[in-house]
Amino acid sequence: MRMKRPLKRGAVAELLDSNIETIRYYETIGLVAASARSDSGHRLYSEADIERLRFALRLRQLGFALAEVRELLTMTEEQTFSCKQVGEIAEIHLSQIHRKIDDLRQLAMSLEEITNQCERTDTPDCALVLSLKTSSRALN
Amino acid sequence: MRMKRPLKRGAVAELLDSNIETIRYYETIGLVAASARSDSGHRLYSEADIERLRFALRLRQLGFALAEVRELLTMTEEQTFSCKQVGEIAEIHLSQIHRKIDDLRQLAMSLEEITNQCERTDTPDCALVLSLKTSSRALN
DNA sequence: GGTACTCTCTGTAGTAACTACAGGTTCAAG
DNA sequence: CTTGAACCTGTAGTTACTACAGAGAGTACC
Repeated sequence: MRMKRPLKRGAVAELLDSNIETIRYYETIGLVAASARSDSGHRLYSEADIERLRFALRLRQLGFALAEVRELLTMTEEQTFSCKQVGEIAEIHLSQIHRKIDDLRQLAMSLEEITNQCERTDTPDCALVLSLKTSSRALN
Repeated sequence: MRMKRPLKRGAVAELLDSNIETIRYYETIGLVAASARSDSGHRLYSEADIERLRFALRLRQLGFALAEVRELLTMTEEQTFSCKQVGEIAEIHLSQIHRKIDDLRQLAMSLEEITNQCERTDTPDCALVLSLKTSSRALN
């Protein structure tokens, strides 16, 4: 099993379909750093580095906050976690997503109701606008 | 119809159930300002000011960006809008909300699938973690 | 070897929409 | 008159990047 030679930042970004600046950002906040540099200072990412990055980016895709990503990275790398712990973090996150969905659905309903009052005329007497003003008044 | 006397920032915040700092923020970005100040410099909000604020806050509640709020405020106050224009802004926004809901649903599904693999043991051999690493690998 | 073009380096500033704090007036109640 | 709450200003912090400027590497081609 031979060693692949390390990639530079641009290649990693392309491989992981992420932004080149994001990768540097993760380094500055101490999340994932390149484990080596070339003589001239270019970052060199080993396969392990890339795995770490991939894991982090995947968690971000799943909507985890960077603080959670950091926690999960530490836990999985130090092996200081139980399955239960990780499961709980994931479930809390999942319930937050469900709540967000519910909120947005409420929002969509309100907005649909209001939007339906608009008859798309060319005049400035819009029932939609009126409704926004009165419905807001009703709220307070 | 008598004039109510103007409210100060704290009273307005309470009335509109918003944060006192948000109100000042809206002033600094030129969205809604108090139309008067007391001799000692305290902001005084007339009923018109409060209406404007209420409208803005309501739009924010509905998820409009501040740039859109600004636009809608100008349009409705200068009466330089057609019902059609406003309706279109609202509908674009609505479709964005629907897209966000869809995205979150996708996310929830992915995460549920992964979370279900976790058996909540006390050991660090978590199928969830493994799945996160492999599923991320599969993506690239 | 030279030249041109791309890549990478660093530091820093900008984004959205607030929120929080510090250090100093002013107001209102008792 | 005192005391505590509310208000003033300016500024920094939040999240998760993204963008830019100016300078130094790397590389492809002649």
